[in-house]
Amino acid sequence: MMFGFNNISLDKKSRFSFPAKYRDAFVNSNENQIVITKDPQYPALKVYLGSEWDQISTKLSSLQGLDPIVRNLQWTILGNASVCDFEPTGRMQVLISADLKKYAQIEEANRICLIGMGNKFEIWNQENWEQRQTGGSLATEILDIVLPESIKDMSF
Amino acid sequence: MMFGFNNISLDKKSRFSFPAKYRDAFVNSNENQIVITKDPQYPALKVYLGSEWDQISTKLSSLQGLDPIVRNLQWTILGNASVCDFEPTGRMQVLISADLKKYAQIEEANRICLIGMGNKFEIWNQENWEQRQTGGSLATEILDIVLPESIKDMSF
DNA sequence: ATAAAAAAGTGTTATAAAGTGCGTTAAAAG
DNA sequence: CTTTTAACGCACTTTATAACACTTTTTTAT
Repeated sequence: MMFGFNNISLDKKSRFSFPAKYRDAFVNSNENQIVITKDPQYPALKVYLGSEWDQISTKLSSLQGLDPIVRNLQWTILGNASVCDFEPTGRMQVLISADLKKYAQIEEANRICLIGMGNKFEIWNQENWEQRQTGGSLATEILDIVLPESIKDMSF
Repeated sequence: MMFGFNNISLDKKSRFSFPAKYRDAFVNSNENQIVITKDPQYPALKVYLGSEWDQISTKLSSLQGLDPIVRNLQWTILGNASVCDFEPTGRMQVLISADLKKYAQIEEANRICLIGMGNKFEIWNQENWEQRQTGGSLATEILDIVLPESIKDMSF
């Protein structure tokens, strides 16, 4: 499990390295792939371990795509996934594509926030993250849609 | 179980040691990790034993993140957790990250209040703690929201 | 279609900052 | 007075990052 907040830098080629504190977790779970994709609700990115991604993507792609909510989640999550080879014993470096950078509004900045959420990470532009965290108690936009049963038990 | 009030110091690198009176409790429960994270309601920190944290984090990270209230709690609690290796037979030292210090408003001071709450601790800036104990009000956000069923039975 | 040029991606090294470990001093408790 | 505990200081280790060189891919012009 990987937790915690990290303010880290992107190099000129838009790469970042995972903080060393997560190395054991990666090595123990034998990961050799990392998947970055869009967050379906916010201008942020989701980072999954390869094994976790296999489960999520298998489940999500098997759902009935005629449901527009499901279809949208499939587009966003599956359709933007970037699979990166990953060496847990090495430098643990990962490249963020131009598209994903744009989506998370980290185009010009060279700093990102990497948030460990247990079985996944989120990547945020620093200003967006701070605004969201300090922007009043739990004043967030409400999901004004009713989730289909099929995804109620999934956590992305 | 760990109880009581302690006023203790941070060293130059922002580390503190647990008072010796808690040693037996740590040794007996065989803890080798301590987790510090944000309190979701007040400018204070929560300190969990590793075993306690495993339960809380597993439950919380499995909840449906498309619910914005759940997502916010995940951000606050999971996304700010700092997992520290911990030797109950040694110096029992733990580092507080710059981010957490800032959140609890203990940036410049080198003294903190460590409050034993049974199965967890709280860490407060001294002024905030005193103000709160003497009935003063802190300008913090209140959880004036309706909690989803999924987290009603959780205690953080 | 091919070659040249530009851009994008990969890998290595050096250095400053952050984190860790441990001995010593000062203070408190028995 | 003796023993235990907390605080401080210092040296060492690890980590993050920027700079640089090299390779591969894509674009452009002929």
